[in-house]
Amino acid sequence: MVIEFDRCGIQCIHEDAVAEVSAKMLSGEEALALAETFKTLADPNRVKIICALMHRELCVCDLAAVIGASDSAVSHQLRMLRTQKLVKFRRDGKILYYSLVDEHVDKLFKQGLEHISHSKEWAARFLELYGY
Amino acid sequence: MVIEFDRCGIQCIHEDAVAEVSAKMLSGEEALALAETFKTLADPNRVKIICALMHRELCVCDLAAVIGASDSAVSHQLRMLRTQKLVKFRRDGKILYYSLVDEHVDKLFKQGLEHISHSKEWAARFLELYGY
DNA sequence: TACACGTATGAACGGATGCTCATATGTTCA
DNA sequence: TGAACATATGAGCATCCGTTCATACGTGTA
Repeated sequence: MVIEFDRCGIQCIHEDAVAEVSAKMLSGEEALALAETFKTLADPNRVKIICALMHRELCVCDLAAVIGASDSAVSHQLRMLRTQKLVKFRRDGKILYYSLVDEHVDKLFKQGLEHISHSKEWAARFLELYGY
Repeated sequence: MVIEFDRCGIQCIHEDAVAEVSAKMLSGEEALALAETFKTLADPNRVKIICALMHRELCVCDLAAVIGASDSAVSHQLRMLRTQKLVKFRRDGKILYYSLVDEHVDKLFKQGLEHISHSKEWAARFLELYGY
């Protein structure tokens, strides 16, 4: 029987740097949760939904009309946005009106635009338009 | 031959709302670009890489040691981060030192944490630790 | 109570994503 | 120049994602 040792051998060059940074690192679970948050905005249709809801609350089929997708597709995306607590809704009869949970979503969206504005001029224009 | 008409039939309830919001909406291409930016942070290992680089510049194998992934996996992820202009590098001999492009990446990361901090207390602690 | 309508949900399918493994590139040093 | 090393890259594969389609749910109205 062969005992495999030296298998933990993660090679690094600067042990001190690795130790220093490791001490302040996110745990796997924490990194996953943060990644989930960004993943929520990592789809063009969800980006459009957030963008639309930054202006005013909208019902599902209006959202579908605005972003050019099927009601069903929008409903699926809204579930994800709800799960990640980016949007909330109120019911009025059989219609559900969706809106952004709070201003942090707005900020997150704009911070993304801010990054893009370094390479795309339309992003800078948008930020002005949206009041940044 | 059948002419399909009424196929543009996007049903909406509030025409005025749809018209108003549509006028301020991101184009498909713009939404895609923004989604790409968020997608860059939508993976736990990339989140960890950014987190690590917020403290100091690191070479590939040190990054691999810190986040607990293979050199190859980290190199693949760094390519994506480079392409999206979140990280840059300098060469010192055969070693490449990676670092964040600017403070916007830092802000984007923290804005994500800010959102999570509503439901997870560790996120709030992290923000304090990182000076927010 | 039955139907219409707005929305939600599950299955299923095609495409995207992230890993590993093998290999290539570029730099240092003997 | 050639070996050693740090990193990059491409192929292949398993998993994940976002859509459509069919169907279910819940509310108002006849």
